[in-house]
Amino acid sequence: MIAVKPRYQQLKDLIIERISRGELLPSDRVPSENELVESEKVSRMTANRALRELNNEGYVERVAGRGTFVADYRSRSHLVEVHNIADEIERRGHTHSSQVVRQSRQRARGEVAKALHVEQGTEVFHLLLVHYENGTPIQIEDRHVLTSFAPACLAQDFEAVTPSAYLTGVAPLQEAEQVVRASMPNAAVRQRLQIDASEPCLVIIRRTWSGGRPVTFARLHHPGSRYELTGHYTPPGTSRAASGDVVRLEKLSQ
Amino acid sequence: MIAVKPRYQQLKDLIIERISRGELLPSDRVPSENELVESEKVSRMTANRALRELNNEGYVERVAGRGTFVADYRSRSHLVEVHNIADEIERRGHTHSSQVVRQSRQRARGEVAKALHVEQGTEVFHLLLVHYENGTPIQIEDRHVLTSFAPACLAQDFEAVTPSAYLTGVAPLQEAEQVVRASMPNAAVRQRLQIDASEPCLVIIRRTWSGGRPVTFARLHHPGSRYELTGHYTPPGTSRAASGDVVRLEKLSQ
DNA sequence: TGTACTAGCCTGTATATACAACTTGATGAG
DNA sequence: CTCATCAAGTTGTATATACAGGCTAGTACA
Repeated sequence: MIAVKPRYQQLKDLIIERISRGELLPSDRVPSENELVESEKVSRMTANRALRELNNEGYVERVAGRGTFVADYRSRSHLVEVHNIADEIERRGHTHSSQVVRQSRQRARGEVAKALHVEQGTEVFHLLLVHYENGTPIQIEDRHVLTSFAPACLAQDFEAVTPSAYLTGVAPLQEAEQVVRASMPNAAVRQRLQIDASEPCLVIIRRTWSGGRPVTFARLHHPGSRYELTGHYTPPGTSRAASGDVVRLEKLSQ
Repeated sequence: MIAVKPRYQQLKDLIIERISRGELLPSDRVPSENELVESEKVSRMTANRALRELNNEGYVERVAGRGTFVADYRSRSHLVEVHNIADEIERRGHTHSSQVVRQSRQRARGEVAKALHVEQGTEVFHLLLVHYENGTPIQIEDRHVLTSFAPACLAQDFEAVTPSAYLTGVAPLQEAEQVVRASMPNAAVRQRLQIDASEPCLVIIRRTWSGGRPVTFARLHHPGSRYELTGHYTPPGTSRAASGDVVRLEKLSQ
């Protein structure tokens, strides 16, 4: 890997760098092609390629006649598949509410320390909240956040703004890893989700990276009867737009 | 949408068209940039852009010095997230086996007819098989396939080649929709998966499109204690390769 | 004051050209 | 026969140039 990177890639890296260090914020104007030609001593075509690819990858938005602008974290969020439960619920036309059960500092132990790449005993934030859809519990969010990533975490009102929305606002989340499981909940979880002992949970365990290191680790418990994960995959490059074609699946008999 | 498409997009469409009608098969050679310059009367740079973008989108693979080749469906499969359970198991270094429970024609009713966009009572193939990892049941595959899509479906030995592998070989699967649920299985499922009455299942319901219409509809049941879905999301353009960094998550106490 | 227009910037596309690096097959020397 | 070399084709990158079309601000005109 001694090989020198191509010029257009250097330009892309330069701009991604500025975005992730917060120097360029969403909707900020990115240097235009001609400005890059001047400042970086490249031809307009290579500046064009750099910006065009950043556009395809969701980092920036381009408007002919106006310029190139840093994309909203929100519009990029599908890349990292960070679902904000409040958005999901509102998209269904329902009302979201949440209740903070715990919001404290805590020493990271075992699995949490390992997941966040910190020493055992390091202080991290611990959030525990329950999300409701039309008043019915739909998710328990058990989240640990790196103290250095979001120092203002304790002062935040997470019943007004979900942790997910708050964290994507602090800095762009660049990478995510998730595991989905079906398992039987313990009594505490059952009580908070108001489900009986025969109902399983859909559990999502998610780690999210920012600036090259894991910054948050979340366990999300959902009642199996009231929540499902859906996904629709279209290969890029096909302007299919068959979304209207999607059939709403019924409850399964099985 | 009266606007004429740009030239490079026309080239891309042309090649995608040839691939999806089976005229160009995986590992076949795609016309080189210079050949496109001749046959399509474009400059090399626009031919280059078309092929480069098809490469980024996973349709073709390019090798400097050799040429451009149609990508394997397999290497494109991550796009549609069509997981082949046999591949998954072998990647873990375990041995996969499967047992065909049913392989028949059937009249599509209710949910199946609706999911496949066919009239009630239309004949479709029905496959029911159990997949084993090192001899332990790990998945029940309950799949319906459009008769017209894979006419040779009944003659196939699905204990040798999984339905998923067979179907991606028949034609490229271009779009997929999936729903993931946690639910308690009925007695028949429990017996086939060799689990007791207290264990939930991770259920995946998946529809896959080819040539613009749904061609197969599958219900996949997994024992909650022996199967989990994992995903890792990296925004494109970042050559991060932090995969080695991934921590193996332990069993959850909760 | 208000409106129409235009200059200037921006992106989007297309072409011609050039050179580097890689692969393959043919050619020729030993 | 074997090995080295080379030529031709391929992708990858970079530049200079050109024109079309969108957007905006400022200017000129009524």
